[in-house]
Amino acid sequence: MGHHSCCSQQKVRRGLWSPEEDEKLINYITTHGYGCWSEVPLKAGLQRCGKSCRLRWINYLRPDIRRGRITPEEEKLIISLHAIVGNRWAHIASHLPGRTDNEIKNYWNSWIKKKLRKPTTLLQPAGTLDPPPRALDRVEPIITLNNTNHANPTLDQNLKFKSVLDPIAPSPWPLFMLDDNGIASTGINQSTSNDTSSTEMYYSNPNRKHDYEALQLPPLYDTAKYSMEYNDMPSLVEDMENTTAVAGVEEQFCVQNKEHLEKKEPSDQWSTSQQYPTFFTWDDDVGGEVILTSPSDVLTMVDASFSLPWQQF
DNA sequence: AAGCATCTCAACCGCGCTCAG
DNA sequence: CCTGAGCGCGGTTGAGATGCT
Repeated sequence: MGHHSCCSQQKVRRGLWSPEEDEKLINYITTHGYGCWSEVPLKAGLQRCGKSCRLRWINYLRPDIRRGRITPEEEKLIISLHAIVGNRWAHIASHLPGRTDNEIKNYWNSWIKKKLRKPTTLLQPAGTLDPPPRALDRVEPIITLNNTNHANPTLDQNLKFKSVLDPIAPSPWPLFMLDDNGIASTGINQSTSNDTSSTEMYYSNPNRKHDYEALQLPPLYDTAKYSMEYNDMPSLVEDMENTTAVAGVEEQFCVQNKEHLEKKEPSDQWSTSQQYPTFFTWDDDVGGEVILTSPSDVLTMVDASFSLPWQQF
């Protein structure tokens, strides 16, 4: 028992919930609903704070909770979604009916620990049986693309960007550009402070900044750029549809964006899909050009990274 | 069997957002 | 505008379970 910072209740129980408490909470919620969590403890006769009641209900007592182990299909979806949105557990959970953000977070934290103990886990193009060796603890090669020739991007070893390889994403997982608006609005976007070119750098997943920092790897990758006009959209759509489909998410995204693209809608129409993977982004610096990083470009960069000398970053 | 290490998972903490006053 | 309450979220904790030697 003790005071609790978040509520006015004088006596507040903490720790594990007893069956009696569970019963009280279930009885109250099933008959009254939960309009205001701060009122629930008092009305349900519980010496808990409202937040504790909410957590217990959402994570354990609510009737549509899905019990049991995470299935391989669910795991696949979690991994895919995490590669896209990072540690946004609630968002990931919203794609897995009956699973809670807490459960997925716990699952991931166990999962990633295992993965990080196996440093040879690699990014691997779909269908590749023998991925090139790639340890997490070695220095990444520095690669980038010369973006002066958009139609035919070439590797430029003099520039300072590092590999696009994602140190955490499981294979086969291509790296994605994220919608410019979404990243910028969260303030996580990083552009190079001393970079005079129009190239911007992104976290392949901005929400996983901490993961990259923990691994002491740069969270950046370059954009392979070439511009497309609106009348090139059908080929862009085709390109997107030919990409590696991952757990249905990408397919969903493609369908969603195909409509926008076919209508030739401007970028603000696309920002609704900012949490989904995209191979293109909207670059204000070049006057609203569509910038495309195609899957083949990404793979080219990945391949090239292994043929380059290792350099200290 | 015992003791230690590691893992799992429910629960807590605190930050940040929203909204009403 | 400012402020504070309420809520949702992600990070973290720690007790109990499980695995290992």
